Amino acid sequence: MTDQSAPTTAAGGEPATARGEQTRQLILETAMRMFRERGYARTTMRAIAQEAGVAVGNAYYYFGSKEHLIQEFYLRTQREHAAAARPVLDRESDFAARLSGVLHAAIDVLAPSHEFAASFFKVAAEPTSPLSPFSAETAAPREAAVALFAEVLAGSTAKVDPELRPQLPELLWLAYMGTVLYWVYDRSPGQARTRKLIDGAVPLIDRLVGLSRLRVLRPATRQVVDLIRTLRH
Amino acid sequence: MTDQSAPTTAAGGEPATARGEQTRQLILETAMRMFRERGYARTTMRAIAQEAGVAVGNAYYYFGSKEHLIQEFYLRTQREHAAAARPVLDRESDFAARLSGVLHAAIDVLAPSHEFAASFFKVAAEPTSPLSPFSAETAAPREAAVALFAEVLAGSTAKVDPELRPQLPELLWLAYMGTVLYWVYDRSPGQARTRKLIDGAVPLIDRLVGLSRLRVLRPATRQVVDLIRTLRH
DNA sequence: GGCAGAAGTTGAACGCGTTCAAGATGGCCG
DNA sequence: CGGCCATCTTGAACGCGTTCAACTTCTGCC
Repeated sequence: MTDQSAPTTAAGGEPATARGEQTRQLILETAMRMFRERGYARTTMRAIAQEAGVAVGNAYYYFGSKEHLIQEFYLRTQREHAAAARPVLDRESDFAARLSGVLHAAIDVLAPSHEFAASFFKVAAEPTSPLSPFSAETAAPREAAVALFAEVLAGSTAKVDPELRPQLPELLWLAYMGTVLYWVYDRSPGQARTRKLIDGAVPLIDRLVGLSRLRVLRPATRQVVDLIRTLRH
Repeated sequence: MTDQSAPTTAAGGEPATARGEQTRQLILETAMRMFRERGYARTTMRAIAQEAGVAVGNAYYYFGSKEHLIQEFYLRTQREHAAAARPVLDRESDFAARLSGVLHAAIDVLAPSHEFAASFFKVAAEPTSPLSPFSAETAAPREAAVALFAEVLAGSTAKVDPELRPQLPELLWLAYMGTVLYWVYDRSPGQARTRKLIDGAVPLIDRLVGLSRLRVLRPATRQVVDLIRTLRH
């Protein structure tokens, strides 16, 4: 009874006609605007539908759930982030400057959605949710983000332990996730604390990465690399 | 209109009579059992009330929301964890052994609730939620947990950089939070990966803590300490 | 043009967490 | 004993996310 390879029309899939695409976009824009204005929890599906001038069920034709509307936010943010990071990556060659630029760019992009992102985060945090940053469904944006950090490293003049180097992009992505986590919880005005976290953590990461080749630290470096390998299967 | 210092009777507060206490316990036991049996999402408040033989509203008299029932789970787990860690703390004096023992004890205690803990985690993750591990309402169990890691350090023979030492318990607690985070997402049978994470990370932490006094690492150590101080205000 | 079927659309209905006005209980004091 | 009041209990009702059978619109084909 379960549709295993069903050629289902939509609900997560893309619309097949121009009309569908238009409706989908309309609902999406309306939802995003309302999320930003009133927050996620206080924006009801009924309100979104009414504002967009469609029936409630129609929204569910294009988006499997209210949470799936957030998925779209996730994708957009990722694209915006990559774009915002571009100038820095084209200009700088110093590892710390590149990393700092990319992290600050992320917060720049996220800034207008801080309040809304909090509720969004709750949803993403559930491991069983398809929106989890570690889930299969979010693989595309996640890999794009990891690629961004691979570029941070590749375009830099940093000298890195050769064993650590291939693992570093994912570690940097993890640090990025940590930064976002901190940002979500950051209640300071303008999320100034997060800026301080970045400014403090980047030189530290920079130094540790540089030290990773040191004789005394090689065992520790190797330990880190082995641990990552073990956990990845 | 808002009750700012209201001497409200309950809904988060303690019952005032023996009868109340009894009802509260009954609801709590029923809820915990059902959460473990069916999971959080599929256990409805109506079902809890019916099983406990009370009205729905009665449950809300003692617990502000379905989420508040989880708060209780949080408290119990913390108590169990402290108890489970006791033997190790009384026996071992080696830092790595103590840390490993305390972390494994935590997973031991959490193990039976893995599925349920996932949904619980979703709730705890929301920054605005009173159940967030960083919120004021959870200060008591959090401080108890930090105290546990202070004891891990205090009772050990580890030599630590004197500047780092006072910050270390909270850092260890953070590592513990990270471990729990990993555990929540861990889908491997019996959460074996989390065990590997602990077994891999503990020697690493042990080594880094030991190295923190080294000449070459002092600047990095100081950087870490400064960063923590900055972020704490 | 007509028609089959895919694509898109509708809104009433379901079960959920939560609220609250109303009622029941029980201990304390005159 | 009688009445008062804090405490406790009730369950109908509300708004929410979500579902789905029925309906309409559009496209390709003869």
